Amino acid sequence: MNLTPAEENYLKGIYSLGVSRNGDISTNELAALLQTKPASVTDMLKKLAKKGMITYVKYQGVSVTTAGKKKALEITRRRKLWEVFLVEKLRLQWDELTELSDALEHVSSPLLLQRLDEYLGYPKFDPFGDPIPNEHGEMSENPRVAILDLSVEQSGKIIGVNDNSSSFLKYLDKAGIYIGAKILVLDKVDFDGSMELLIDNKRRQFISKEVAANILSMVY
Amino acid sequence: MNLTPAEENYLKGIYSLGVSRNGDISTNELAALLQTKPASVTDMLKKLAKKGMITYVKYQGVSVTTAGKKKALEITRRRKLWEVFLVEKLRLQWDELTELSDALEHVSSPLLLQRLDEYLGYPKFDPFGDPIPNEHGEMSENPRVAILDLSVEQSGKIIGVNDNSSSFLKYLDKAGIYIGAKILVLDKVDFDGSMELLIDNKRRQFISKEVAANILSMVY
DNA sequence: GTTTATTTTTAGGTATGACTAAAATATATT
DNA sequence: AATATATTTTAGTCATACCTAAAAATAAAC
Ligand SMILES: [Mn+2]
Ligand SMILES: [Mn+2]
Ligand SMILES: [Mn+2]
Ligand SMILES: [Mn+2]
Repeated sequence: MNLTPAEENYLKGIYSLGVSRNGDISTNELAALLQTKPASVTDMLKKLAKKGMITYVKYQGVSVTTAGKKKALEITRRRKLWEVFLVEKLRLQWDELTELSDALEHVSSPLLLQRLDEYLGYPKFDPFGDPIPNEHGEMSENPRVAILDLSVEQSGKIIGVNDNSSSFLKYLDKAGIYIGAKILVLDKVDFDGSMELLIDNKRRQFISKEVAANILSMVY
Repeated sequence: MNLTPAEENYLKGIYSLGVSRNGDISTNELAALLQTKPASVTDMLKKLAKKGMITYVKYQGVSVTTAGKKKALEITRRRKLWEVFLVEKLRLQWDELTELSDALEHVSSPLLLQRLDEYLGYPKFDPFGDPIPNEHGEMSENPRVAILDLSVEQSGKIIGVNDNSSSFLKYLDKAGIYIGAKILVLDKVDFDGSMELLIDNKRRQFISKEVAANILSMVY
């Protein structure tokens, strides 16, 4: 069954709310996530149910079917592969991705996806460190770890932050730390938990324990 | 003024029909090109006229305004840059492009376009040998030439054909001649106009005068 | 210059995907 | 258990982008 871009957006939302939860998804939750009104959500739930993508009983919430989960993973795969392309090849930044991948995730051609995957070297994680489903919907474990937990001599790639405040992001910018940067732990100070990093094989940077706890990385 | 994807498709159609013609474009022509009905075209012409993209007088045909031309060239630029990406980077073939570029041409972000252009090495021609407008809408001259007109020792890239019959395309396939192939003219026979080519620096291939007249190339 | 044929427009309708306001249902509170 | 509150659905509307059928305008034939 083929879905419109709007239907894909809703299905993706239902799936993503569902993964970290036992029970069903509520209409209001979905409306908040998708920035629409509850009445619009109800309309769409009927369509998705008719297409066999979700299980929906009036007033009782919603969850994805097996077919819906498969489709949601496919959309997610498309999105994340484009995100890898945008970051790795076009050098776009974290905050420049959302709008573009919201559009590109709906460009669906099996051949294109297969070639893009090959071209990118079959990446297993998106630029945020989240796993990319393969053609069968299978994903690797997420090795995301705060750099505070890295040992001396370990290296990794910056994939995200726990703190999105502009003061923190501004500090990171000043310190030369950005999404995608390669880091190597040169030293850890027992006394205060501070660390010395080597960024992109050239810049040395000291960071406090507080900062290190708020930067996430993928270990190589 | 911002356009919807449908409006962009119509504008592109009006512009492309207009370039190789003095007079105005007719409703029926556009309907045929866009595979819609004349009544739908009329609806859209009103919208595009209101948005200042075209000059439209009832029953009198339509032409693009200065603003419309600028927008049409921008859409064309987006499309052709994506086409270069699909062919050069993802190795898609001629006939696999249309559907994808029809969708990708509407993904419009100045930053994305700028980065894509840079990433592709600021290409001046699309995979078919047609010029790509730059950010200002300016284009290079099209150096498309039948390989029959190449001299011995000249080399170029195959960019199209004059004959789309399946018998011809089948022959080309058998002869190892495809869109994007690099060719070098090894010999030309005065007697019958036949040629010997070197394809991709490895394969030697004889072709008749008739075949050579129907293959288009870009000279390096 | 009428008549005929073709082109183009209008009128009115459908499907999608939004919305507001009101009704229905479910959940909390006392 | 009754009432109040919050959630969800329905009813009805709107814009976009299509469509068919009929009317209007233009172009071609006689
Ligand atoms: Mn989307
Ligand atoms: Mn298009
Ligand atoms: Mn109408
Ligand atoms: Mn309704």
